[in-house]
Amino acid sequence: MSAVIASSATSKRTASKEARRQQLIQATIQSIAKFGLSDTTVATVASEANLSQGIVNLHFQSKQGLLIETLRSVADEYKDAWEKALATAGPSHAEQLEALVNVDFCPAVCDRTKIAVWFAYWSETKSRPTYRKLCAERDRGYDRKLSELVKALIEEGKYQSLDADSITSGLSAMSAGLWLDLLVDPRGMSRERARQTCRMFLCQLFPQHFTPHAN
Amino acid sequence: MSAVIASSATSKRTASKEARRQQLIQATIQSIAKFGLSDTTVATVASEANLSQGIVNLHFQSKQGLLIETLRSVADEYKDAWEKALATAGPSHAEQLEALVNVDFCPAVCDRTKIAVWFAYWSETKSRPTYRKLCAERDRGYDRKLSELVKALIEEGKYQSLDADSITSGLSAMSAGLWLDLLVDPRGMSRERARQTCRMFLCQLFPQHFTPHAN
DNA sequence: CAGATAAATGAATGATTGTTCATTCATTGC
DNA sequence: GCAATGAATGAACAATCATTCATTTATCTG
Repeated sequence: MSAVIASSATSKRTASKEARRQQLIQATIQSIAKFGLSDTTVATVASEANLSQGIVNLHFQSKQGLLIETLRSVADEYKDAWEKALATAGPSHAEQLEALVNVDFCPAVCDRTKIAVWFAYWSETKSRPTYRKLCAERDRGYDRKLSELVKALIEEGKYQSLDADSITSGLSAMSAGLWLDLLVDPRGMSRERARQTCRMFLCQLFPQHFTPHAN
Repeated sequence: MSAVIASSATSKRTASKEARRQQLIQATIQSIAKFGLSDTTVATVASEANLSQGIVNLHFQSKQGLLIETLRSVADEYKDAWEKALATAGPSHAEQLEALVNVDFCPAVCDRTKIAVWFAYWSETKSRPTYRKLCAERDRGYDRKLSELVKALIEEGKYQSLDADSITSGLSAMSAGLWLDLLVDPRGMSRERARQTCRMFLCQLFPQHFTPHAN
C-alpha cells in the first residue's frame, strides 16, 4: 500500500509525513531482526533509517509509540496478504483453504526479518496488553476463516471422524511452529519445505481434496 | 534436580552458593514472564528473589551471564523431562512416541511462565549466537529421537505413503505452535486441548498404532 | 567466645538510552 | 527572490540501569 510512497522518498526533508513514518517502521523491523527487541534503541532505529536521533519522537510521540505502530503495520500487512490471497484463489473450499495456508509461506509474509518481529512481540504479550490485543486481532480473522473452510471440507467430504476445532488449531499451530524453525534454524528449514509439511497434513486429513505433489 | 536445594533455603545468608544461583534463575524466569525480557533488569530479578541489587554480579559475573544460565537451566530441565519420560514409558515405538509428544504438555514443562522464557530467547536467537546454540542443542536431541520413532512406526505399520521428515517437522512445529497459543491466548487453549490436538494428528497418520480417545 | 571467613547489602558510579529543544535547512506561496 | 512554514538535526538533559565496592552480617573454627 504505502510502500510505494516510502521507497521513492528517501531523499531528506522531502518525504511526506506518512512516508517518514513508514520509513521509520521499516527501520524498526530491521533493527529488531538485527539486534533483537531488547537491544533495539532509538539510536539503532535512526541509524537503520539514516536519520537523526530526534526523528522518532517527532513522528511518534515516544519509542513505545513507534514499537506499537510497527506491530500494527506488520499485522495489517499480514491481514491484507491473506485477504488478497483468498480473493485471488479459486472458488472451491479446497482451493480457498490451500491459498490461506500458503500465504504463511509466501515470500512477502514469510520473511525472516518479519518473523523475527512477530516472535519478538509474541514473547512479550504476557506483559504488554497492547501487544496481545494487536496479535489477537491478527489471529481472530485468520482462524475464523480457517475454521470455516475446515468445517466446509469436512461436510463436503463426509470425513465424519474429523474434529474441526482440533484441525484448525493444529494447522495454525503448525504454521507458527514452522515459522519458528525458519527463524531459529534457517538452514534446516525452508519456506518450500515448510509449505510441503503443511500440505502433507492436508493430504492426510482430506485425501479426497488434496493429493500429494499437486501444485 | 537442584530445585530441592533451592526451595528449602530461602532464609538469608544460609543458602549455599548453588542454591542462591538457582534462586536467582527462578527469579529471572518469573521476571521474564511478568515484565518481558526487554524490561527485565537486575533490579526486577533481585526484587523477585527478595534480595539486593548487587547479588546478581556476585553469583554470575554479569546480567548477561545470568540470562545465559537461565536459558541453560530451562533447556536442561526440558531435556531431563523427556529423557525421563522415555525411560518410564512402555517399550513399544508407539508408546515411546506418545510419551515424547506428551512431555510437551505435562505441567512441569508446559508452564506458561517457562513458555514465556522459551519464546523470549527464541525471538533473539537471530542476534545472539549463544542463545541459538543453547536452543539448537535442545532441539537436536529431541528431534533426533522423534525422527527415529516416526521412522520406526512407518516401517512397522507399512505406511508407505508417509514421509518421515515431514511428519517429524510437522509434529514438533505443532507442539511449538500450541505453546504459542498457550502463551498468547491461554483462555482459548489449554494443555489438555493441545495434547489432544497432537494426538489427533498421530491418529490420522498412524491409525494402526493410535486410536481416538485412548488414554 | 573471639577471630576468621564468606555472603549479602545498598549506596555510589559510570555508561547507556529516551526525550527535549534551540537551531538549521529545504520547500512553498506571495 | 523573499519571507514563512515546518521538517530534520544533534547536542544537551534527565532517567534508567548494570556494575562496583566499602561495609554489615551471619556462619564457621579453634
